[in-house]
Amino acid sequence: MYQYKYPHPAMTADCVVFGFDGKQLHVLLIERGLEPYKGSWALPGGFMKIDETVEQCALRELKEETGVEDIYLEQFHVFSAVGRDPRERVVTVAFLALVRKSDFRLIAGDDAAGASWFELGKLPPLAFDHHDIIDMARKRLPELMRTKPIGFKLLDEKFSMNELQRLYEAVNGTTYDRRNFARKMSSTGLLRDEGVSPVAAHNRFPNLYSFDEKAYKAESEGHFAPENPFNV
Amino acid sequence: MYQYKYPHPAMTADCVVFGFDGKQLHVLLIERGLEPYKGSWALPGGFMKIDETVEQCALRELKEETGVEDIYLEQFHVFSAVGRDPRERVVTVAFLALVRKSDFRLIAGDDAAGASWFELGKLPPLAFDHHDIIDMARKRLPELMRTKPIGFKLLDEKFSMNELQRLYEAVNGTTYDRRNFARKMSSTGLLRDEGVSPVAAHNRFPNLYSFDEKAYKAESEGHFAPENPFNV
DNA sequence: ATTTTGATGTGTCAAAATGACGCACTAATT
DNA sequence: AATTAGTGCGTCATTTTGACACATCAAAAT
Repeated sequence: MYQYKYPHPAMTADCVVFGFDGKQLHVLLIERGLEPYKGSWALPGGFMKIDETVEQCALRELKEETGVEDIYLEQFHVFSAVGRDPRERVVTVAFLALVRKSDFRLIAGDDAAGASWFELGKLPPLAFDHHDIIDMARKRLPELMRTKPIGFKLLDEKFSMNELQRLYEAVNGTTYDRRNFARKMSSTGLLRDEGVSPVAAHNRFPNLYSFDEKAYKAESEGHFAPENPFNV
Repeated sequence: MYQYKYPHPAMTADCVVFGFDGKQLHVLLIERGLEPYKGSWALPGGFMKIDETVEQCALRELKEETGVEDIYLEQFHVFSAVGRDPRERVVTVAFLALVRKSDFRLIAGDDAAGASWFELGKLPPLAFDHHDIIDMARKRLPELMRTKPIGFKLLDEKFSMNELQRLYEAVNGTTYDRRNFARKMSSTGLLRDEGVSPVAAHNRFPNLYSFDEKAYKAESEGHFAPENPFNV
């Protein structure tokens, strides 16, 4: 038993892990193996240990429950509504990640009866306020992808211009003109040309690209990019 | 005494409140009246009550310690390093706010021996990891001001184009061409023309503007603005 | 008293970025 | 046999951006 002079909340980390299949955004969920909400789907996550940071907690829980590891996680919001967990006062730090679905085969861990991908828009009923958490993560995505070149984390190492466009269209909920899209993407100077694909798409062998991390690092050292509408 | 089966962290909220004096960005700090770090300067903030959200906590503590209230607060990061508080394990949710300095006269509250503004870059030694917190808030500012029209919260209701430009220059750490700046700001359609100022600046009576909240709301209902470099 | 500094108003022009769009080809699907 | 989807290639008008000059005069500095 641990005693405190004042009541303390429990602290958890929850992860919204996004994947992409060329058409739709997906979210990684686990089936809860324990009460409360046993049998319901939920975000991977769990209680913070007293000697770890929330970041360490998020990575640990994600690995334990789904097998997914070595990924880029980013805090995006704290959910602290008073009644959000029926057991006790629980404050959660929500994280957001983008991964290549093909990089992982999912396992079911400790507290999770199973882990699997769900299409956004076809989510099952979720435990706690996890629907709200996913909603907010989804809203942050466009902004995040405008700011940092993290969209590439959702695609294979090498990708066609069409695949990249599909991703941006899915995230931003629009369509782009194919030629203008390619022109603008190329003009960033961050796409390394990987030559022609060995596998045909429809009729041609499309050119492939990869994200040029070095070029990005070199460039972002230098300057801040201006932007609209208050970028001046 | 409150007992738990597992150790729980204490939870706090800390506020980085920015002000602007026409030249420099300022931060609102309090002088701690209690141990630890008694006598040191620190961010306004404090322990979350068990029946309030972190947002409510941030607003309450800010009001108690400085008298500042009714302002826009936004979560920006959770700081959870294990040793960041000498008393016990404390996880803090950091908030960021922009206010008109002239709107408030500071009071010294409960746990605070005093509250006052400090120029960024001339900060005193701070308690805990509050320097890191301010650093991160400062880094978020440009991005935040590009995304939302919150810069206006730092200026008086009516402001000259020059004042607005100074603000953007201070936040982004650059200079802009006066005419191009005005052209672009005006083109947003979010500045209401408030006519000529009754007080002279140097030689002329500059035109004044105010932020047109209605125009902004009406516009942002409609569409997402595209941006660089991954805005496509 | 004189000089310097800073804020203001007013427009132009070349370069760059953007958005819209047409045509031809063919593998895979229907 | 017809349709669909992905690919390659490029143009053109419009919009946006960035750079820049001159005149004025109050306030501040010397």
